[in-house]
Amino acid sequence: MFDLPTVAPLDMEDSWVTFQAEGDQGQDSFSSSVNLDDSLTSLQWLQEFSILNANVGKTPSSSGDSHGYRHLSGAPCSPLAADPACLGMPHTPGKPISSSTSRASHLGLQPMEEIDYKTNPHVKPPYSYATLICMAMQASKKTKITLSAIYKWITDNFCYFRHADPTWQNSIRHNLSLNKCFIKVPREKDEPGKGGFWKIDPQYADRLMNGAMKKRRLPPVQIHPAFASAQAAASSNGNRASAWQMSVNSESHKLLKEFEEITSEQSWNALGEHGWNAISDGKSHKRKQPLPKRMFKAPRLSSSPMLSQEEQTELGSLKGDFDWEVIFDSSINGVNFSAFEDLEVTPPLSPVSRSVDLTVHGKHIDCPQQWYPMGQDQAVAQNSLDFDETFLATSFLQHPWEENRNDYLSNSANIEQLFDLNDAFPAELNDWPALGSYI
DNA sequence: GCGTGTTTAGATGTGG
DNA sequence: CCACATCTAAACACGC
Repeated sequence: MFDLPTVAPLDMEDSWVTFQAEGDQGQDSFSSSVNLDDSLTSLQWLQEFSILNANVGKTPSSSGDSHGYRHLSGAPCSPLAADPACLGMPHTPGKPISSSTSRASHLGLQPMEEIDYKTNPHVKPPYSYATLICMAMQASKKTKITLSAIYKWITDNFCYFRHADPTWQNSIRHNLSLNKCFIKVPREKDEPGKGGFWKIDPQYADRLMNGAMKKRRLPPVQIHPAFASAQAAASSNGNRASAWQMSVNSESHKLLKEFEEITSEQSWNALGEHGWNAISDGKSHKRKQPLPKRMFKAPRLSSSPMLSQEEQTELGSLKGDFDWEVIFDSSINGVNFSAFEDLEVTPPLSPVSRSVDLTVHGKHIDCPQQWYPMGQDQAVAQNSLDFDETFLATSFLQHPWEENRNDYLSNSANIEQLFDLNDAFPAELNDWPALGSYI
């Protein structure tokens, strides 16, 4: 579904996040199984999911990733510190980065290379703004988030935006205002600071989880023009692979893109106007990724003087980055998954793991039966859990976040690594469309 | 002045 | 070609 940004928190060098597919030996818990093409819909990725928190070697990107396992990003604490552009240094060819393989072969890109969006200022993340906003919201671990915090998270986790023309912020605001899935929460009168807060409308969050899409847009990659020429030169010199770290884990990409698709502005709007079918019918559209007209106009710093102390605190929590674990937590804690009954469940394309080896923080979690689609006759209305407080809502935004956990992995797994399922999937799943404009 | 928020208009890429 | 999704740009208002 998605391209996963390297949003690893600060001290994760010792942590490894891996996925394990247990093969198809497990119980046939999935009544009708799942279409791999509907990763999120089916949540098959959940089944594939296993987080191993082990103190494995600190060597970033050790070649040990040959199994598709990947260490967490070795990103420095300060994104800026890791920012080659900020340092006036060229992007280090061959620099170890976090993800793994790819569908980049379509572009003649070398597999096993990848884009570290957190440190790579050259490539625009293939996520819609809505997706970025959602990610920021999720990472905030709060039910609401300020605009500046959204900016902050994005710039912290996507190097591209630190150097891009700040007009992207306009787009963010535009998206917040226009996208129905985002709700403005006015600031209390006694609350200092500018502007209000934003949150995801649980109604849409519900539907997000209820109906995933059948198709997903392809993830074009946009390259900063300022780097394009250099890249082109590198490519022509046969140095393409090293100069352009361009590998995207196929499955993780699918997952993230799927998420992106559901959170897409138009999809949400369609939902609001036409109900869930709008998404179910979902047409797939590829998002254009026009090249920015300007570049380096106004690099943004991570800290905004506009932020109140509270906001700074909030931003501090954003360091936790994208946290998918809460989704699993919520699931485990009894979130009614019958919502997924609405999903169109189709046979899997491959017999990959039916049993789930879900290990988080070193503890193994048996995927509860209710994770799987329930009986077909379960009325949606019967999902008495007030689907305004749905799976996504609760886990994604309103989950009682564990604030004081020390281990970063629990709080902020690098989603790029979280979804590194590459080797767990058949080859054709890695056969992703072209990443988009590659110069 | 600046950040925030809303709104409008247009461009662009893709699928049907 | 058209509809759609997404992005970009800009104008404007508001409040601190």
